[in-house]
Amino acid sequence: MLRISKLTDYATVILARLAEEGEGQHTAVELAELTGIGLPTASKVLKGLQRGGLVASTRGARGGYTLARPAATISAVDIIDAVEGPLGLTECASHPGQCGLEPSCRVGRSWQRVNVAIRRALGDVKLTQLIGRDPSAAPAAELAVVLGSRPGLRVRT
Amino acid sequence: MLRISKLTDYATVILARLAEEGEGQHTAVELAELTGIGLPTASKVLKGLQRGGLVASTRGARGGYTLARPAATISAVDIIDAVEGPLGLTECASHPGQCGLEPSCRVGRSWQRVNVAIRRALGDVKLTQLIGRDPSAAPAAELAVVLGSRPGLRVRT
DNA sequence: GCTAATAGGACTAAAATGGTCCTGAATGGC
DNA sequence: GCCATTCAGGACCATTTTAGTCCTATTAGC
Repeated sequence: MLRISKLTDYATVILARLAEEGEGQHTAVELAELTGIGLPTASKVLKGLQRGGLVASTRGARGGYTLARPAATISAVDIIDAVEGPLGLTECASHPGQCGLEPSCRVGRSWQRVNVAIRRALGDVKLTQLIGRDPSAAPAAELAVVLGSRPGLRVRT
Repeated sequence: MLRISKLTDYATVILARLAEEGEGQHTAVELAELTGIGLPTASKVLKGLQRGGLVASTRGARGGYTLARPAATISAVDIIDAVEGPLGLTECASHPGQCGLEPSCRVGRSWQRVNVAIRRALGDVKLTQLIGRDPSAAPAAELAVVLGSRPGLRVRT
């Protein structure tokens, strides 16, 4: 269910690496080697991230990529949107009017609300948490808050 | 991002309809007409729901489908799992060991936690809420609780 | 036994995805 | 000024997934 694409997963891995390596330019070749992702693929992902504004690039000799902003301000939604485009849970969420069922459909609105809620939740998951470096919260604990365990429930680990 | 399949969407529409029509047998033909979904497709979806245990079926003359349990106990995750199978957000979440990056990958675990959290959240969204019939809470309000708006935030409608 | 209905699965067409490659443009060093 | 390096953009293809259709078997009622 609800799978993110492999490309998005790669993007996360690459961003995590960039975050860990810190400032300075990192070339596609370097990142591909560090992460084990094939160079053409890594390159493609990086281009997408650049267009999405998550990494900054400089061309030419001694060029490369850097995080465009602090890791703490990059969220899971940002990554997904950058690589996959801002799609919705259902077709009618992103392209209203395409689905012939809409007039009589009662559940579309609800899915859209779920969609918004999930986006919000994923927006609260930052890159720092994904790499386990968040000073303020362990990922599990944070998610429990963000994604709404009711009091008494625990996130399974 | 994070799109559910069309089939899953259809499943929700059909289940919603079954919930609204109430007890008694409803044939695939009837449901297809009520929802506007093509008969072969509706039929396929219903078979999936039957295997997934969400609807009960009786064959033969005067047979048909009914909800297998009360609408309030059927959640969004149940529907997704029944139609799409219990996949995870990432490949390594559902099939550990397949991805060559795993040894050096730091983000897999985190995605899996996100995955669990989303599943939990979707598990709290019931069919009754999807069709706007929940006596205890309006969908938006409920989702705000379930999916974790922090105090002061509002779910956009 | 006939008819109405689901069960299961094969099959096809279309779309999305993943991955590769090529060409062009910018930058820095010599 | 030239060349090596590195990103930008997009074309392209193979594979997989998805959506949708159809056929045959099975079950239940009359």
